Amino acid sequence: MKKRTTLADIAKAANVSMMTVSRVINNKPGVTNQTRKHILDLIKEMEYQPNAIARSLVTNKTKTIGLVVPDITNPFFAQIARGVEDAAYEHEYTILLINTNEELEREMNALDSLWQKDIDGIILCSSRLPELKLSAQIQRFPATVLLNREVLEPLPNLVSINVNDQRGVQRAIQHFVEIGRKNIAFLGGPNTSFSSQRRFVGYQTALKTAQIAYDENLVVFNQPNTEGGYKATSALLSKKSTIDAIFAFNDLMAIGAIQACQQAGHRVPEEIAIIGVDDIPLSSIFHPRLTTLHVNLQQTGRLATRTLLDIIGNEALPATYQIEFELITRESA
Amino acid sequence: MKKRTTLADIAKAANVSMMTVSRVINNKPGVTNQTRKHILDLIKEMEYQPNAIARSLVTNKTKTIGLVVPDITNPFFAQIARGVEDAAYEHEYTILLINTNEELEREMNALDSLWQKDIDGIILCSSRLPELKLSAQIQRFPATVLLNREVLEPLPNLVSINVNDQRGVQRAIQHFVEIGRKNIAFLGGPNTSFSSQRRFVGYQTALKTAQIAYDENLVVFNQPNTEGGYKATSALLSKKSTIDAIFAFNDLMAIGAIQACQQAGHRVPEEIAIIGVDDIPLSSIFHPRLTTLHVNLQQTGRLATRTLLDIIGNEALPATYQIEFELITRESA
DNA sequence: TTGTATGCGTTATCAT
DNA sequence: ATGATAACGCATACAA
Repeated sequence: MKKRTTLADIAKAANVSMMTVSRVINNKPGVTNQTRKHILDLIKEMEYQPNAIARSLVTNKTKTIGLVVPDITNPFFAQIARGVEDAAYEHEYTILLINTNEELEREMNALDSLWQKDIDGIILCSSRLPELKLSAQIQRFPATVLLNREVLEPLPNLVSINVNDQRGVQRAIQHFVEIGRKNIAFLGGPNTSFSSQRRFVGYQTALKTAQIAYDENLVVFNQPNTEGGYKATSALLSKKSTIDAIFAFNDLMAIGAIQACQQAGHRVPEEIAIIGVDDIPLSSIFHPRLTTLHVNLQQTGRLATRTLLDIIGNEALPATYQIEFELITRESA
Repeated sequence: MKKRTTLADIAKAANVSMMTVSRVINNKPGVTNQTRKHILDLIKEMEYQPNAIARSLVTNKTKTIGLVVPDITNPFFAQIARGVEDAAYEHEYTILLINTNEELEREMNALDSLWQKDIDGIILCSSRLPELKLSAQIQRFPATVLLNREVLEPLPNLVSINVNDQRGVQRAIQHFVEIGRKNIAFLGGPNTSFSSQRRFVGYQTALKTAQIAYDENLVVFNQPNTEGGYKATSALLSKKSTIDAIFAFNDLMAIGAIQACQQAGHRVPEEIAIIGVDDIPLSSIFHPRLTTLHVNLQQTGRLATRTLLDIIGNEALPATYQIEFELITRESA
């Protein structure tokens, strides 16, 4: 590992001052084409690449944004991360990725370490921080985009992007109603999850709209995976045999629900229709193919970084965006 | 966004020099407990956190490592990334994540931008770079771990970690033989993939060991997804009706293969046994549950960063590690 | 135990 | 059009 070539090296080799080299590198005027070309040649020849650290120290910009997610292993966040990074790459920004594992302490540490690294902004996904701490953190950073989490008071330099859970669920329930279902169960996820809470509200609202009475016996919460879906549905089926539709918190739960139904001798969708959320790859492979609520996560990730860059460039208003679900109708409902 | 508190601010407030503050921050001796406590209090009070950029400029260490993957959306790399980040977090390192999308230019750009940011080391996954460029790149960085890719000449500051594809496949084929299968087909992935190549070699070797003649009509390559598996298997079945076992490049192809078999009227595993690779979540849900080659990816990711940190700390030898697959026997074989 | 001077590699500012 | 100097925030080396 040889020593880095520096601005000074180039300047010496070209018999000019560091400043003219700097001007060339940053495409700034004030240098003749002749010397510019000469310097450019030397830069190639000596394989010079600017030291971003030194540059950041003086410009106060790092061309780096922090991406904080609960778990990159979750396809939901992986998709978002991909979109975030793609857009960042196009603007020559780079991503610092941190998993919080849904632990408060780790999230705080993440934010601290990002702050120390002087990043230009953060994209914070599904933050579990209490309102006060969250808004305090946000105010430390030059720019932040909140994904899947809102904050009560509007803050400058903040925009939050949320998937419209309520409307999504309402669309699903409406679909159930349209195909003649009346006893619609709700399989909720972890109650620490804001999405789960919002979807529950959407469920209740949609029932009201459809003039169907709310029955708490039709609501169960469990883990957001196939096992949770299976257990929840089994429990449901044992106390309520009239169920003809199930809305599940996500596709994995929906698949667990299907398995539970089939095992209990109910055909899907003929006797019990089922709708999930996420449109994971599996949902178009599994049989019966899953009807599900879909949102283009990668595109959402792109939107997040574009928005963040807008904030950084002072071209954004404090706001909150709502992304709409699309109902993908396949076989299960 | 208020201005950052700096070392100088604390020094002034404490009526000491910046150095004693610096000593306190870095837990270095040479300061009385009294003044240390006083300074510590001020640091808390004024919410001082060191500026990592400035620190890096002088120490030449960034406490940051670069993680380059083809696509974080691929669960394979997501798992690895999680392990990498977890271990990094434990050592107070931070991860710069870059996707290459399997494009050479993007991989080169990734490496350049990481180099400019002066990171302490890189973990490079499934690099597509030609030998020469790759080894040139590696020599620029203080430390590098190669995942799923080898380089011919050993380099100082480099260790590569590979999953032992050959041995894994051999184990799978051996299993087929043990359950009495003789006409074993091979479903390969993209031929740009080193793993696919190595698995093909493993397949041929295993056949030789089992004294089964190699038949090129039993080998097909296709895309590494369900569709590819389906197409490849359909093609296979139409020209070879005696097939009684299929080894697939990955679980998705294996699932496509199962669907093709069933559609052609062959029962799995009774008539055709199938083994995949990766042990994706789906493989234990799909019916018949998939027999597959498994490796703990998250643990592998952890190993990668631990190894990288060893190299950085000059406590590692140039080497290549081989991680062994484990055959998870479920229903499909 | 504490402090001073210097430098890391770059850009900003003000000269020439 | 080009250059000299200071500054970014910190740590290293050496003094006191």
